[in-house]
Amino acid sequence: MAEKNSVRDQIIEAAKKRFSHFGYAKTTMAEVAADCAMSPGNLYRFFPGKLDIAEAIATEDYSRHLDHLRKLAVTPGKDARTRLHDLLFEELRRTYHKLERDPRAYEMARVIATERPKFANWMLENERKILIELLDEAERRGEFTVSDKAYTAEMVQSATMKFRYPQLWSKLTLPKLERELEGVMNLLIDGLCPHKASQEAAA
Amino acid sequence: MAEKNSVRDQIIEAAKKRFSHFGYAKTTMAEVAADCAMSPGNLYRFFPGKLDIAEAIATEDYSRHLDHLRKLAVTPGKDARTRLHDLLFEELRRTYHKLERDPRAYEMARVIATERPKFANWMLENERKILIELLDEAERRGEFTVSDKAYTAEMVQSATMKFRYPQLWSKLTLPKLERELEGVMNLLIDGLCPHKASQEAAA
DNA sequence: AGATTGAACGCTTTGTTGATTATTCAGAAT
DNA sequence: ATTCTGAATAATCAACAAAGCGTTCAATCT
Repeated sequence: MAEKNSVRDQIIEAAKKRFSHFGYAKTTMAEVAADCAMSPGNLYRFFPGKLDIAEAIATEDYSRHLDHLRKLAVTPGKDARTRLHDLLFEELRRTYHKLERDPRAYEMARVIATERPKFANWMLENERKILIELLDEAERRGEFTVSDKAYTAEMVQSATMKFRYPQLWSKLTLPKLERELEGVMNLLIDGLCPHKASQEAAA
Repeated sequence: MAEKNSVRDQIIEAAKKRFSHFGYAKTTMAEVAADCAMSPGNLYRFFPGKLDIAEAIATEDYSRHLDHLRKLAVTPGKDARTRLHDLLFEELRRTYHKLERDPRAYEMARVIATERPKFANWMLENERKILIELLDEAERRGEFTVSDKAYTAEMVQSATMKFRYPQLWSKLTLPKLERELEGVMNLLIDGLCPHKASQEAAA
């Protein structure tokens, strides 16, 4: 039992090295198996297929990111606007840098996104839960007014789609993306209609 | 002079038929030339290349659409919210139906978008001008509060990206897209913060 | 002289073949 | 019985040849 898990981890580690070094397409199951001192066939006792190894790696990495986001969403001493800002910006920056830094990550992201569409949905759902919590608390404190939180969270995600996989949808640089996200966020919070309190703290 | 233009139009007509019937890739310059009873080489006196014929067709079609949008944006007797609604929905519906109806349109859209990135920018700019006018008038009437209209228009476009080329970014059906656009639009107008007038007309 | 042609050029796409690779499974090893 | 192997299989990929096409331009026509 504990053995099984350690073998699984060993495979993940070996694959991670290969994938990040040579890319997903250029690493073969035989190579990963050899790194683990086992036959290629044996890999299939631990994973249904090659893609599932990639997915496991992505899941592991993403979980850490998600924890980070959760912390940002509940940081005490910051108002809802700031926390929403931090959340959306962290999301943008992490994806941008990850894809910018190494082309391998880009390749894996593309493969998983096209072959496992459910995975992207799962990520969106996770982040939506965080958003809902944030909205919920913000309303309790009277910072936001939100009737249906789940729905609103979905709409916030919809409006910020462009910043989720930045370089898949545009060739904009990070500063330009940040400027846009800033603007969209302010619009989402303040809206176009005239406000109760136009400015609370100006300095 | 008048002759030159009629030849140009003849080429466009012939190409339009071929493109919509067999697709852009499967149409050859020789065929278009033959349809116009001229040699392939002669086409190049009227267009720099094949892509430019496609672009001319797209421009013609898009101009009509743009006129329609302009009318929607200035329809008298409707408030700004309704006009913004009509504008964004018309944009979504026309693109959706166009790409849904025939796969040829999808092919041409993709080719032009990838080979002529400027074209997509030009479309965005045109629509932004309409948005700016709408915002401008809305502010004069006190319906919206917008300091920098050009910037705000850009942000509205950014937040509604997902609905601009619907089937390039998701596999959602039109009803689902409409539901989302409705939500995003309301969020953009009303914002998350508490409002001056919570509800003006409830029935 | 200006307009038009169509063969020639080089690039891209397509079709084909051979090799690689993910995956399976009958059997060996423990 | 369970764990593992590695040759067999079927699918995918890479390399190359051939064909097709967009584009050009020297020659022809008006």
